[in-house]
Amino acid sequence: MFALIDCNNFYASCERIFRPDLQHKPIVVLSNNDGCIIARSNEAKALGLPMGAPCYQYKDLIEKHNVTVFSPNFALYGDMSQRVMTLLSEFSPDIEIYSIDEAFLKFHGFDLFDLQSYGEIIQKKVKKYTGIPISVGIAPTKALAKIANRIAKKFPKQTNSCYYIHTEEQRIKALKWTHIGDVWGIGRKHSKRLQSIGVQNAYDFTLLEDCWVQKNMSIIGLRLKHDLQGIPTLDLEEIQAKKNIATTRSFETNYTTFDQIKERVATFAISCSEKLRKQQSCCSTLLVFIHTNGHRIDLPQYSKNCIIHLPHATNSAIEITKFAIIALQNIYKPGYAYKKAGVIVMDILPTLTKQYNLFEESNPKHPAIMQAMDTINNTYGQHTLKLGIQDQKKMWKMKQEKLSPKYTTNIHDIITIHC
DNA sequence: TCTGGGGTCCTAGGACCC
DNA sequence: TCTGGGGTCCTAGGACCC
Repeated sequence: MFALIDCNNFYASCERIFRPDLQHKPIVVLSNNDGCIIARSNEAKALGLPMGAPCYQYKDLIEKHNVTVFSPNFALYGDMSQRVMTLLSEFSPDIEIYSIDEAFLKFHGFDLFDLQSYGEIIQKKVKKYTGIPISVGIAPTKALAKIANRIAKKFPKQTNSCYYIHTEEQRIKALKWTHIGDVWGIGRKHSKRLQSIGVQNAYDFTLLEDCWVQKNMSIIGLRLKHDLQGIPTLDLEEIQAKKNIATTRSFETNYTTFDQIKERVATFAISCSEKLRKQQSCCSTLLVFIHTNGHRIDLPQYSKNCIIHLPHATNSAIEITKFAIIALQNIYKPGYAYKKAGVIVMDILPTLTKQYNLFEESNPKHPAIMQAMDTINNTYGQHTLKLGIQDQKKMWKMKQEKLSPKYTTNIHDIITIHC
């Protein structure tokens, strides 16, 4: 049996833990630069605030219903996620952390357990220890556990936030209840296509011919079909080193000068190098892109990227930044109002198996410098030690008007209780 | 005025090798 | 009239996830 544990309205729930005055009140969390709505409490969903909608378009609705708005606080969400995952890992030795707010557990050898009550215990413990409400779905396969989880989330009272699919009748009923577009792995395109041939729900999908599914939805679709039929096809997956790493941001305002963008690109490159070192990898290729604001059709548009193959694999902030700036020089054109830039590092390989170049050697001092930088920044906080090319005066900032304190990761932000 | 930021996998077709 | 047989690698595009 597999369980899928999913935190309810995760970012919104994280914010509310430290604001008990907001219980049962509508709250939303925005994306970077306070752009779009990316998380909503149930009350906010009920008001009709859509996922992904630009916040300014719903200003009136937000004010009218006194919706509390938060800028994203990823330090808080990341830390809360770790706490939840640590608790979950106590319930099974086999865990796959699927995303910041979801994890699969595998129950192998749990034959004597009453998994319904076990799931309810998980739910209660996570709620009690972290304050985060979760839903638990348990079923013989991962795809079915996803569906069970939806049911638990939809009917928290009837299910005690835990739904367990263990009979054939339950499986079929659950599949018939699940609209085809809500199935894990079926996106917009496939959903539309399937509906056009009369597939309305997940059960209809499992009745299709294998060869049709494989031909039209590739092997991925076929695996999903089998998993939904109750044949375990998808197993827990190991945490793997990332194959691509990106740092990209929109700017708060339009940037026009090369130097403004150069500082941003350098900072993004350094961020990529930090992520590489964290997973003990090097990259051999990098991509830099810049573009203007695609929503402003009244302004001249420009969008370009540049890919550079590095002379040798590296994770040195100094080297990656150097090449990122060269890439930017290749694509920057004056006269445009730039809104976004990004750095993506690719062709990633483990530092230990790095292949050296016979003629072009990397600077032997860099690994030690990077290690020193990482140690200092991990101890005294991000951006304590920067490269000279980065913004020293903190001129650059993201729009974050509604940022909550870093309650759990910064000692100065620790919660105060008035007795 | 304002519109996010990450990731993964699969397939077909072209270019190339012997 | 007829024109072999077996591979690999790379890329772009399409689909999906949170």
